Amino acid sequence: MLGVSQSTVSRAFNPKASISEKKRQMVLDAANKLGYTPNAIARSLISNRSGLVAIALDSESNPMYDLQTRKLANAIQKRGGQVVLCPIDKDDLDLAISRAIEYQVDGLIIATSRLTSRAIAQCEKFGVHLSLINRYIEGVTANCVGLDNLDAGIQAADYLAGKGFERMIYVSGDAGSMTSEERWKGFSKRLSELGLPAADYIQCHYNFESGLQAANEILAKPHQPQAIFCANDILALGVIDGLRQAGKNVPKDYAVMGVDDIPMSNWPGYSLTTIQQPLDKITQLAVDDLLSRIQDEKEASGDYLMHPGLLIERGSTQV
Amino acid sequence: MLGVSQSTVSRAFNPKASISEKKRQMVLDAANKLGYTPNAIARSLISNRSGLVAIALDSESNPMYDLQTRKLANAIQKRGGQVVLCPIDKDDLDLAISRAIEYQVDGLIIATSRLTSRAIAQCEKFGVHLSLINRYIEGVTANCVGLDNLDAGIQAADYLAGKGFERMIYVSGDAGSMTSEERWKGFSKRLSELGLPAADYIQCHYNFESGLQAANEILAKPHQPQAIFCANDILALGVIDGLRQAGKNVPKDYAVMGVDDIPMSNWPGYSLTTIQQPLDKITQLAVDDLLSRIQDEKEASGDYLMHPGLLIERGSTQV
DNA sequence: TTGAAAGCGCTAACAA
DNA sequence: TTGTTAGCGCTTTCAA
Repeated sequence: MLGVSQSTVSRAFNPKASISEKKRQMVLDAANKLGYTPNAIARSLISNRSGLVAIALDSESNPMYDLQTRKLANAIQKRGGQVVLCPIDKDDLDLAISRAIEYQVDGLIIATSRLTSRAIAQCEKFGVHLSLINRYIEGVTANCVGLDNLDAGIQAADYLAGKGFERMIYVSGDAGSMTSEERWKGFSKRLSELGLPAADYIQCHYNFESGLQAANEILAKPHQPQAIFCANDILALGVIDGLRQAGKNVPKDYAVMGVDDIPMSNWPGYSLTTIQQPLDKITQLAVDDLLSRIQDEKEASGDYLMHPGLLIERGSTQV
Repeated sequence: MLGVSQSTVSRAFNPKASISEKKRQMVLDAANKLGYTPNAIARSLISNRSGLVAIALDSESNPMYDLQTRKLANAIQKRGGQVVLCPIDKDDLDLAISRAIEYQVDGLIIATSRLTSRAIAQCEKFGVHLSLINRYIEGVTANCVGLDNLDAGIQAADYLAGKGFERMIYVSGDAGSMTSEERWKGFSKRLSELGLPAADYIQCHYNFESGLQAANEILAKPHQPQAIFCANDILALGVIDGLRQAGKNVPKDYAVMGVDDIPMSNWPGYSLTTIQQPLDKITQLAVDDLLSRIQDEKEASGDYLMHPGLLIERGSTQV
């Protein structure tokens, strides 16, 4: 004790409290010497704001989500928040969310998981602000930000058509995935506008192994496509490896492209043409919006901010 | 209010409190109906234990660490803990740790980052239990668990020698990395025991691009190796792609193997022979040990538990 | 600008 | 088995 009250110490650590600069320095110096750190937990108890932001995480690993989670965590930390991980378990979808609520998280970012509507309702009830990335949930008060998926499909169609391909096939992501459906919608619509034959459609999943299987399905088709548009990159890489296992050559026999631009797409072994997600912009926007909503206790506006992707041409579509 | 005291409610939520089963059910039912959840933040204020476990995370993405983080998060959550992410920023190595300390994290798992010793000292001072994975830090009170790296090097040497290779080269990880040095030590020692010529050594980094470069270095060597042992998989995949870019064939021209067994190593395009880390066992052990130390307020014993890896033979070493 | 005092939601020691 | 009470470390009125 150096003769100041508890309140003075508190004020010294609060940048916008009214305190003399002299006292503040005195307290801060002493704190440094004694190794004192304010207790964020006690603070959130009184201020009714924890500073905690949860990120929902699928149990299955996926390069794109791992990248996204990292970027989100960095952005949140840089803005003064603290990240809590919510690993969504197959067996108990709600557990992680209710745990997070017990810890009074201020916000929840959902980029990946299929959560139950019960869990989402819980969040709304407890005033947890929601931020959705690349997905939309009916009847939920949340802001969304993501890739313009319809546009991505259109870009792919334009690009492949421009390359002179006519017979095309779309390899979808998980059934019911909005991202996959929008990409398909844009792709097929644009092809028909261009007067090209309708693309074939393969129902698939967002992972490498499904891509391998899709390759076999493609090889069994009576009408062989010239170009393959995959709902995302990891799937496209699987398709490429599947085709190569059967002795085919990409791009000579088939042009293949994806969406995302994960690091592996740029590996020379694949050199995958893809539509790059503006990941930095998306995560930045999502975090900015979420944290400012938390700060100002503002309701979500329900906006869906969409950003166009950038087509990156690589070897997988160039003979 | 249904006529019980605050303490009774508290006891209803504490499994080992003395309370009649009837009252507990009554409270739990009412809580369910009203949507009441105990406030974990308030609890940790009094109990002096937050239930929070931090995971230090490098800013650079890496399949192995992403996998590990996911597994750790799941294990921690399953054991009743809550995971906080500590993204270690290049510019401010200590920020994330001091933030975590403000949030009174009970433990910190370091699997990846080069933290400053100041940050580690802070942890010890504030009673944050430490758990190291695949690394050892001089003079730090922590328990470590990881792969037996020396043994991994020995296994690689035995395996490649058994395949009849004589001229070998080792592609290292980051300079100063203990994992890489131990693997090299085991590898080179075993080769000399087997009476084989000493392996060449290339100083490298733990990422794909460095692998690409290493391939060029190898190609420029006057004495061409027959087999290449890489400090980890991501590096090995880079080496393979680098060699193939130069028109070489793996495994015909060069046998390549790595350590880790990341998902990409099993992709048909690479089919990389590798020494698999017992990731499930390692994460399970680390979490069990850490959480039980937190629970019993036990000091770390300083143990380093090592687990042997399992050699997975794939195409990259079989002509 | 400062200090005193109340109280955030909970747990634990004590008494009944 | 229950209720009463004190207090965890902080912020925030309210007075001075």
